[in-house]
Amino acid sequence: MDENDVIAMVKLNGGRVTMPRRAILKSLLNAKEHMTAEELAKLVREKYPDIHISTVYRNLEELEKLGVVIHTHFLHGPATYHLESEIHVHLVCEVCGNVAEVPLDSLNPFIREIKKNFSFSVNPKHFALQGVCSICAKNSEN
Amino acid sequence: MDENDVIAMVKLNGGRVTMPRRAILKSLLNAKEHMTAEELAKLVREKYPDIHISTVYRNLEELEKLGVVIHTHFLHGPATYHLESEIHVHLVCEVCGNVAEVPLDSLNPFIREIKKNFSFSVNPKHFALQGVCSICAKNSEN
DNA sequence: GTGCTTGCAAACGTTTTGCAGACTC
DNA sequence: GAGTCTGCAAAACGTTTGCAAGCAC
Repeated sequence: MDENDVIAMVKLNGGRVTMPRRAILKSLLNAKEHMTAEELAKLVREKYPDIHISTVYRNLEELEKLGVVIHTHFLHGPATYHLESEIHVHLVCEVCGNVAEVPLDSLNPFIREIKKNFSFSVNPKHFALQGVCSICAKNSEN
Repeated sequence: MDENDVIAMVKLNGGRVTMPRRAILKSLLNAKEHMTAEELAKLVREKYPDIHISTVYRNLEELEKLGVVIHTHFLHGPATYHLESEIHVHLVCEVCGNVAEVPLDSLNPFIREIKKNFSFSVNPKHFALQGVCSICAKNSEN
């Protein structure tokens, strides 16, 4: 999925191709890491200082509807956005805040187990799984 | 854990026993369900209309420090509070919003699996596990 | 009387919205 | 020219904070 694919989807959806939209999309596709709306806005503004945070939010919302990006909440604070194509589950440490990414597939046994026992299909896209990472677990042993 | 136990803990911690504190605690202990701060404030105000939402937040914060209550975030919207003694994991359906509670222990196999594979101790206290419940899964089969 | 607690108002950080003008098609 | 998109300002939302007065101990 590259820029032109997404632009095509936007058009198909009745959307216009504007400079802010292109700039936001470009930044999003280039910077692979998850980013908050504010961080993305900052990045976009390096080239186009007038692009407003509300425009960033509106474009992210549209891209989310189109299935291009997805947002995830870590512990507290702002949502982070990343490409849907790189979907994965986030393990966020509630002690140090570190975020690990694991492929959704690797959780399949867990997911199956919960489905079997509770008829519930876990799909932790929008919220990270919180817990304690190994480093912090070791540090707190004392 | 009843009202007097908690009051004793508060005192031990250097806290005072005030009317708002008692009222908030009573409402919290009586209404077993998880509640948002706003809902709790509303309940408390039925008897004591002047108790302010900020007092509710401050008391919830203190009770959380004492290990009496715990807060959990569902999909979006305000945090919900419930008694720590009834700790459980929340499975929240992202379609209908329904919240199921399952004992933490029942997730042990899942938790062990993640620990083994990622050296990460999942502890989904503060954020619900999101997914799709069986009813909504059935409805979307069409 | 010390110092914790309260109500109030105001601020906070993140996100959404109403609007008038500007733009794409 | 119809209808989408933008920047701006303001509002919304849930939550936190500073403060002066009030109360528990």
